[in-house]
Parts: sequence; C-alpha cells; structure tokens
Amino acid sequence: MDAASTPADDRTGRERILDAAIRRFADQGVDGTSLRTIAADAGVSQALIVHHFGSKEGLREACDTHILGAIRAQMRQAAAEGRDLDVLETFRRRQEHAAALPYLARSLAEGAPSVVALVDELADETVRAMADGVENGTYVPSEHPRERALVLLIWSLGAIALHDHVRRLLGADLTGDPAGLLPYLRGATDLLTDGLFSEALRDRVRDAITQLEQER
Amino acid sequence: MDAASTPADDRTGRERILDAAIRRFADQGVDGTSLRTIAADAGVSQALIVHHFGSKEGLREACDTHILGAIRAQMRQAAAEGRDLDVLETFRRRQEHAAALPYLARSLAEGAPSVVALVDELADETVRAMADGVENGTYVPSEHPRERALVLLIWSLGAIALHDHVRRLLGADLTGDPAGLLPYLRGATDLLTDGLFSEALRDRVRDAITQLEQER
DNA sequence: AGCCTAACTGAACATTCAGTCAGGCACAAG
DNA sequence: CTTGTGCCTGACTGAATGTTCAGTTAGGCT
Repeated sequence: MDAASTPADDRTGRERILDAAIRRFADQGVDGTSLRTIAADAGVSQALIVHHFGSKEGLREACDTHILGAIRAQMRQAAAEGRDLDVLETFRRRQEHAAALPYLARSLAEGAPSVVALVDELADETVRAMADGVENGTYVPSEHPRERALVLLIWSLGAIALHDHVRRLLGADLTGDPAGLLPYLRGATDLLTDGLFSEALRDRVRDAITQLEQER
Repeated sequence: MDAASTPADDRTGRERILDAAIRRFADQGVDGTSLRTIAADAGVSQALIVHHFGSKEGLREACDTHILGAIRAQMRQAAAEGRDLDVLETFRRRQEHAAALPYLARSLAEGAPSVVALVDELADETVRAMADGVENGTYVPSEHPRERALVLLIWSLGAIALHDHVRRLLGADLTGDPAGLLPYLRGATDLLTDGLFSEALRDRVRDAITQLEQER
C-alpha cells in the first residue's frame, strides 16, 4: 500500500521515492528493504527508481546526502550561533526533519561509510565547542579534554543508535520533540552535573588507570 | 577458504558451524551472511547446517543463546561477587569469549529481539548495583537514581555498539583487553568524577528541565 | 553379519532480488 | 502533423539465497 502518500500526491515521483526510501531504510535497514517495497510505498514502478537513481546504491547515496547533509547543515548552524548546551540539541530541530534522527540511528548502527565523514565532523566540532565552553566557564576543565569531548559525543550518538532501548527502558523518545526526552535528560544531567564517583572511589579508579598505563 | 579452522580441526561439525556463524554474523550481520559462506568457513556442506539447526533462523537462535547466554552468565557472576566498578567490566573477561562483544555490538545495532531480554536484565542489575553503590558510599546519591543508572547503561552499551567509531576517533578498542580501552576510560572517568557542567551552567540546565516538565 | 542411528553430502528447488529492455504517453518545439 | 524529449511502465533476466530431498558413510549395538 502507498501509506506514505496521500491519495492526491502531486509531488514528483523522484521526491516520493526518496521519501519512501528514507523511511524504509531508517526502520528496516538498507539490506532489509527491497526496491519493490519502496516502489510500492511511493506508488511507482520499480524501474522508475533505477531510472532516477541508477541503482539501489545510488538511491542509498541520495538518501545519505539528503539526510546527513541536513544534519550537517544544522550542526554548522548551531556552531555558528554558538549554541553548545547539548550535543543532541544540535539535531533536534524537528518539523520536516522528523525522519532525520531515525535515519541517522540506522546509519550509525549499520556503520554506513557515509556516516563516518559526518561523525568525524561532529567530533571536530564537539572538541572545539567544548574547548570554548571550558574557556568561558560553561564546562569544568579536564585533564583530557579531547578524550572527554569524544566520549561525550559517542555516548550521545550511541543513545540515538539505541533509541529503541531508550524508549523501552526509560520511556524517553530521543527522536521526538524535547519534552519526550525528559527521563533521559534527568539521568544525563544527574551524571554530568555531580558526576558519579564518590571521593572514595576516585582514587581507586585513578590508581587502576595509572596501573593500566604502566602495563602497556 | 576455511580461515576459521586450522588444517586439522577435530572439533565436531556443529561446533565449527556455530563458531563460523558467530564470527560472520558479528561482522557482516545476519542478513549479510549466507549459509554458503558459513558452510565454507566451517569446511562443511550447506546442508549440514540445516541438518543441525533446522534453518538459518534456528542457527541464529543458537548463536544468540550461546553468546548472550555467556554474557548473561558473566553478568550474574559479577553481580554475585559484588563487583560494580564499571558496567563494561562486567563483560571484559576475554579469552575464549573474544567474539562475544562484537556479536553483542551487532545484535544491539540490529535490534535483535533476543537482545531485548538481555538488556532488560542488565538494566535491572545495573539499577540494583548502583543503588547498592550509593548505599555503601561508592557512588554519590542522585535525585533520579533509576534514570541515572539506565542512562549510564545505555551509554555503555551505545559505546559498544559504536565501537568502530570509538576505535577511529579515540584509538580505543572496546572489544579487546582492558589496556586497549585506555583513551575511552580517560574521557569517561573525567566525566564521571567531576561531571561536566560548571556551577554557572547547572542552574540554567535545571531551569530548562523544570520548564520542560511544566510544558507537558 | 545385520541393523539402526547420526553425521554428512550434492543436486535440485522455489523464491526473491537488483537491474535491463522496449516501448507507451503526454506535451512542447519545429 | 511530425519529431523529439522526459517521465514512466510491464515484462523480463541472471544471479543469489534459504530450503528440500534422496542418498552415502561411519560407528555402535545385538
């Protein structure tokens, strides 16, 4: 059925295909989605997909540049505006980009090659933004600022990649509007404001790490 | 080629099949692996796989119970011994379980149904262990202990799911021996000992959250 | 020896997939 | 009216996949 399109869908076939593909790729994966399914969703013949995008791989690349490009643009915009409160916040500009986060989650999970470049850019941007944040007193200083920034990015992206588990365990919707991620924010801010380790544990952890350093 | 097996591999066919399947499933995904490939790896006919496991799905279930069961057992053992330093540490008992973490990573990424039960158990265990830790002074108290524990678990599992990115960005190998994850530990302990938010930011964050709470 | 069972195989099977091909249809330009 | 020129389609192909099936081999038991 062409659930993706209203009865009178005057968008061009190419747009409907791209839309259906993004949705299917996001929740079934690329390998788990056939061109037939996408064609049916878009109310279009399978041959038209190949006509427009050359191949399934071509369609995948088109989806990647569409979605990942949009995310990239938002990241740059957020960076330019100097917003830096939460890495997640970079993405959560909702509306027509409703499909962006699930698509990103699936791309991360599949280890899609095109997502590597995006993650690398996010990494650079996060390291830079957090250095700024330390400088202007938003964040506390760190002995390992780069590692700290990257781990925080990994945690944020990892939570997105596991958003189904997050929803099940916490009842928080990481792909939806800000209000939906309240439970997640509670846990995250708890950890990021006061930390987790007590005074007693800090030394033990520090010792364990220096021991590891010497072992290598 | 039967790279998985030494020239004189006297293990039973069933074992070789299971071993090859776990390896292939872990790094190509279930859908991305054909029975023919597994059969070739194990030096066995394709029909033998079906003979032993009934179907590809049967083989998948066998792999799941094998690996996820092993992880489960280690978790229970760690819980019984009262170790609770790091959730990751629960898994890192290496040796013959070298394939466990990559397999878990792939299962998490694919959203395999059998991993849901395991994650739920890990969640219960984490919540419980962290409550203990607060009681005996290992961890600092929290306003939202459950959310905090679950977010920490999600972060840990998310990092495993994204271990390729972790390796690329941080040079840390989350699936290997403890020494390999040093850069990750540095960033993580930095965040978990001192937190991230400065005094100035705490109030802003707290305000933002209470505002979200009222909006709903 | 005869028998039974489990391990194992090669060949064939039906299905699904991405991709090809020849052509229809609408509409604008000459 | 004729000639394109995009957009689009149904019918088709070759390759790959999971599964079935008839049969072979080996070893233990009576």
